[in-house]
Amino acid sequence: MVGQTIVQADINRPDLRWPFPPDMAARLTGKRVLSLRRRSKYILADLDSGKTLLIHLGMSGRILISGVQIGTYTHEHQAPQKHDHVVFHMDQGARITFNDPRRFGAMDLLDTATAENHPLLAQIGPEPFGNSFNEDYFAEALKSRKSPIKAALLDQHLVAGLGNIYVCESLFRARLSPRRLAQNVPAAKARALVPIIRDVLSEAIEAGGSSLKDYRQADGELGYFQHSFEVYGREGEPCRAPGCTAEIARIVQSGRSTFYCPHCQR
DNA sequence: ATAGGCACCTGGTGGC
DNA sequence: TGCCACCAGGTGCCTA
Repeated sequence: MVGQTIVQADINRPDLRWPFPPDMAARLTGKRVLSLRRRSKYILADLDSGKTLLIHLGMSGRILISGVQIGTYTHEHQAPQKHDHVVFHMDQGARITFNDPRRFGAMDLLDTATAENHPLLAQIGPEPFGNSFNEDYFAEALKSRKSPIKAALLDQHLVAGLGNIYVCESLFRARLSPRRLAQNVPAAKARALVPIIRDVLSEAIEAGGSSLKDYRQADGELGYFQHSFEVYGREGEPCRAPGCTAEIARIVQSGRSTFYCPHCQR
């Protein structure tokens, strides 16, 4: 998208999680994409109009790119699919299709200059790969938290970008029980979580993400990190920690499934 | 300020 | 085959 101009924007319904901003199609048409960036799980496309297009994929959202050649492979345009809610037609023939069955995703237009102050972005914590997410910060942040460590890691105010899968996997690697209150996590363990979280995310990115159901990378390839799951989705299966004979358990915490080894994770 | 529960929505799966 | 319950990658909002 970068450097290309949106020549047509098809908005096929009035909303996703929230109504689209007024006249979104008209405000996107003819605008060039200056840069693509990301904050937490929000995709941000800066336009030459001084506006920034914000996109969130929610649980089931995906963006498919067609009409482009990547390496030797040409991604052909596909027939429209159910739940293709927004389609951008780019000036060099590419098509960007936003498809989202559950419609928990979102799109909005922000002023680029103050995008970080937008209510959806302003309260988000440090990026996990940023310098401000470090051992001292994290140990201090957990100290005052009375929620289970599972909920604390999912809380985007504390650290950005961790979802249910990567929280479960991080806690397993740290050998920490998801039920333990954050403030009762020993400082050494809190500090150890920082590089563990970075490792889990790095490895997942390297593997192209986690393909549950039919998640795909932007080039259509499946992600492979799900084969590296140690606990997520493995209820009743044997713990993979060396020497451990326990089974992975599933519990529900704040309405979400938590997978963990009750023997290894204390 | 913080924590927990609910809501939003569609689709897939498994049991009867 | 149909019906129903339950589950799913996220996060804003309300209540206590």
